[in-house]
Amino acid sequence: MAQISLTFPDGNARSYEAGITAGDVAADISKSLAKKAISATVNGQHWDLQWPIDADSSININTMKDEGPANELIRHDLAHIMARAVQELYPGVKVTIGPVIENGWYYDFDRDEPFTPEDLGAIEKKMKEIINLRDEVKTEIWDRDRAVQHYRDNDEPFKVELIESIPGDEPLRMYWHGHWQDLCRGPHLQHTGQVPADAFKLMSVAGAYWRGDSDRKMLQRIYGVAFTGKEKLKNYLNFLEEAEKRDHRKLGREMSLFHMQEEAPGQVFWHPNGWTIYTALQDYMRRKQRAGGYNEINTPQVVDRKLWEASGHWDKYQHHMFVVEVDESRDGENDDASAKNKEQTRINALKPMNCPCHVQVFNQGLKSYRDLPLRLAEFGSCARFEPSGALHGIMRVRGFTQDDAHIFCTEEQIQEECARFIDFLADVYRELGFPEFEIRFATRPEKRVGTDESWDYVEGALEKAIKAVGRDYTLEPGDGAFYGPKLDFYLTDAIGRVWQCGTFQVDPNLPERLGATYIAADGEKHRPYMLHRACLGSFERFIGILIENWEGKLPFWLAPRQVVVASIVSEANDYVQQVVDQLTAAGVRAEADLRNEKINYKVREHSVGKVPVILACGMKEVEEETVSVRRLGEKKTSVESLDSTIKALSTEATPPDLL
RNA sequence: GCUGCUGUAGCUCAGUGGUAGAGCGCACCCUUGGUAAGGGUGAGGUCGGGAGUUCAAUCCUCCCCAGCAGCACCA
Repeated sequence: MAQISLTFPDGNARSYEAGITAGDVAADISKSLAKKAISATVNGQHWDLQWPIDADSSININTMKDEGPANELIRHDLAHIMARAVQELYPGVKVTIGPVIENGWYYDFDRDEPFTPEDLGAIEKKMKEIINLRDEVKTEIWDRDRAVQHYRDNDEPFKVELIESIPGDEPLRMYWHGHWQDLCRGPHLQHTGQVPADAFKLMSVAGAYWRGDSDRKMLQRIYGVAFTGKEKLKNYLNFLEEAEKRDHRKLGREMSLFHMQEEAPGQVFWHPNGWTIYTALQDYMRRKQRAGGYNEINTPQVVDRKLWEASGHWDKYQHHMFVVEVDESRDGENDDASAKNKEQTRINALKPMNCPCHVQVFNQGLKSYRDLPLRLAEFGSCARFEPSGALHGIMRVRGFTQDDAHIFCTEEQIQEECARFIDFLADVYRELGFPEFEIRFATRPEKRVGTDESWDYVEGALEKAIKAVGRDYTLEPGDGAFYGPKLDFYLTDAIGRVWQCGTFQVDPNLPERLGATYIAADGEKHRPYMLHRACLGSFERFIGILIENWEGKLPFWLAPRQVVVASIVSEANDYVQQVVDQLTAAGVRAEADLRNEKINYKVREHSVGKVPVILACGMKEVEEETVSVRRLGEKKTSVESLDSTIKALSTEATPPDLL
């Protein structure tokens, strides 16, 4: 006799001993027991109420209150409903796939004319109509031939290809939303009316390659977002607005941090304000690295192709390098381009990375095991010819500077160096305002060099290192570099977005290729390991993240403009200047605002400019040797003595590592 | 790189087949005002670049460049 245990939405559980056979469906149970049922979780799997259930199953009935399953179903059903709406509105459009993604779904269509924003409105309207029809959702299992024939008959070539790529004799499940049919694993809701009609929105249309392959046809992808209720949709749209407010490109312009122009795409023109952030951050990193046992170096920008060939980068990445051809016969004197001599043309590339140069530094002078671990750090300016479509503000650029370092060490030192680095990075992230970060551990990929024993050892060392510093990690099997495993570090910003910044990679390959050796205790030459590591990643990107995280309101020590001292009446101008001078002498970035404007105007302007502290001075302050202090975001002002204010601001201007 | 969209004053944007406008900002003048925009006057644009159609192009067509969204990429 079959046994079925059933858990209701209210948490009550009951055990059934019934004549359940494989073929009875959960829907029958759910209809009588919970009208609001949307799906079931059967033996841990998300289950359509129409699917048959085996005996001896444990079933949880889901309702709209179960966010996980509810979102999945709503989004997936909306994908089908949207595809149906599109095909009803625009006959002849071919369907492909439409998966659920974070916050919503998308569906890729093949249609010659592009979808316009007006089309999206029409589609959305049609979708609401379909929802209101409360059309039944049905499902059946078809065999492969029938399915292929069906899609051939209906001229849906993408579906045919999809089926042909499904391995073996896996049964093919078909779904109908009303008359409209799609191949789909499911599960789905029971009728279209179960989808909340007021909690979804079509967001955008964009190109996307069929099967994610840039050699294949470009399709049109329509994105939608959907939630279990109107409020949640609103929250999400608010989140998007919030993100837009923080856009570093917008704030960069408004705060005059930097600009970019078409003569130098993907490269940053830093303005005084932005460069102040940059240098403050770089000074900070320099001190941290010095304290962390790194030796700072600097290596050339323009390097002969031979080195890139030796490192292996030329072969793989030459199309992403800025190549510089120099006719050496000119010798700097003859500018006649026609004199260019092929024989004497030297091909160089702007360095896209620092590693090979660092090995050159290591290779100078015979190294002893006593020199190891040797930590070479460089604020390395790199140039990569990124595809035009990849560029994004200062987050993804063609010219950037890494906080790069390479640690040359023995196999036995890897674990210790790894642990040291994680501590180093945790310290830096915390001081920069990112206490939360996540470690992802990427292990050996299928295509790799090196023996299994060596991979075992190195992966083991990294794992032990993470545990030694008492941290968790998530495993990303197969995602390591071909030469070694790596750790990637992801920080979470103020609105919950996750950014990959730090990395730690173990590399036995490059020392091999570039002939790095040291003399070990046994008197023989040995190959060192090379550990690539970066903490911020690049200054450009990291500053972009800082700007967005703080919405431009950077911590005082990083703020490009820290204090504006504003006169209320012009008789106070001399005093204002004196205050500015004293603040400057105390290491605070202070400026005077002596303009013939009202204090209201000055306060507004500097608040909009995100200056953290405004000191206002009128005759009262002059007479009493005080300042009126106003902090960004606070309406209240307080009158403080000049001396104590200068002392306090001086402390506040001190970077966290120097406190 | 691919698909789509966009490019007009420093910024945000309006506009027209007959060579352009607003607000903010900027300059100057008046105003010395106590914590988020006081008033007036003025300057400022090869309408992204090139070619074509046209009597005439900022507007229409084509090519290029750059930006935006997504895809692909990210040593």
